[in-house]
Amino acid sequence: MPELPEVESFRRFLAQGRDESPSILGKTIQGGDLLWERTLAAPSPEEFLERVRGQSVEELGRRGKHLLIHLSRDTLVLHFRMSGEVIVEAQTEPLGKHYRLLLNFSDGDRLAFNNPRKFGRVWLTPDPDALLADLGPEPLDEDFSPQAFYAILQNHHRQMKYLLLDQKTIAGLGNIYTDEILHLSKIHPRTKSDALSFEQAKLLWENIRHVLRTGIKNQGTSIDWMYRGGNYQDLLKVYKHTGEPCPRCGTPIERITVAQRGTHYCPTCQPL
DNA sequence: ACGAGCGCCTGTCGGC
DNA sequence: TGCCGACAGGCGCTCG
Repeated sequence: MPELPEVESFRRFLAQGRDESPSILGKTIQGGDLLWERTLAAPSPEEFLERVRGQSVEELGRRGKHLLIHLSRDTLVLHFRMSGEVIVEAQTEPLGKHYRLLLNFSDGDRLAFNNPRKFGRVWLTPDPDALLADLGPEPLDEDFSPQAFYAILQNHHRQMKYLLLDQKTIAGLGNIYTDEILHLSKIHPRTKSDALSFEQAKLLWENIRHVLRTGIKNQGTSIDWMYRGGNYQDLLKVYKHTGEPCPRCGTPIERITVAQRGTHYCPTCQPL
């Protein structure tokens, strides 16, 4: 599930708290529970539990779809892949069915990594920049310019859907937002990247930022049971709207497969 | 360089 | 009601 807007929402929940859940800033980790071993990418479970103990939460960050929990000495890097969220609650609460990793704080609260499909991964590392070095530019950064984006498009001869989903090209976009961005930009998902003009690239650049910012404002997208709390699903124009009229021209939205992913687009607004 | 196929997992939904 | 296949927000790997 979580793409950039959902992960950014998680970051803000952890930093600011929400509803009954408090902020985790300043809390000290007393211990951890690894409930699904493969969740921990590095280091070993023994080293992880030993090293994480006694560290406190200093800052919360995000890079692409990765949630960064900066501790006293190390950084916890969380990636959810296809499902999940983080939950802050008292340690006396019953364990959720899909909890994979728990961090128990000294004040009695805990942070749970909830990840139904078990694809998610967690790293504990002193050097998160090295871990995330292969990621492409952060789309909402100030130094991500239309010129830089156009240069990326010109440097490849790839179908646009592939390129936008590739985290090495640009970080944070997933299947939902990519479909919405391409529809808004009137670009067919199979359009080759180097066929776009600078004007098209600039429009696409604007729409990437607009869609992501609107997603964040709405605390992300909640399509099914995996994550509740977002509202962007009400603003989707093509994703999961197969057969419904395009809000711009009325043509039924079509679903095809591109990059092994369900891809929704308007055959009239987004000609190849 | 590019893209197809597959594995990893749990769950929902629709058709029969 | 139950069974079965298709599908789901991601990504690393192999192979052509």
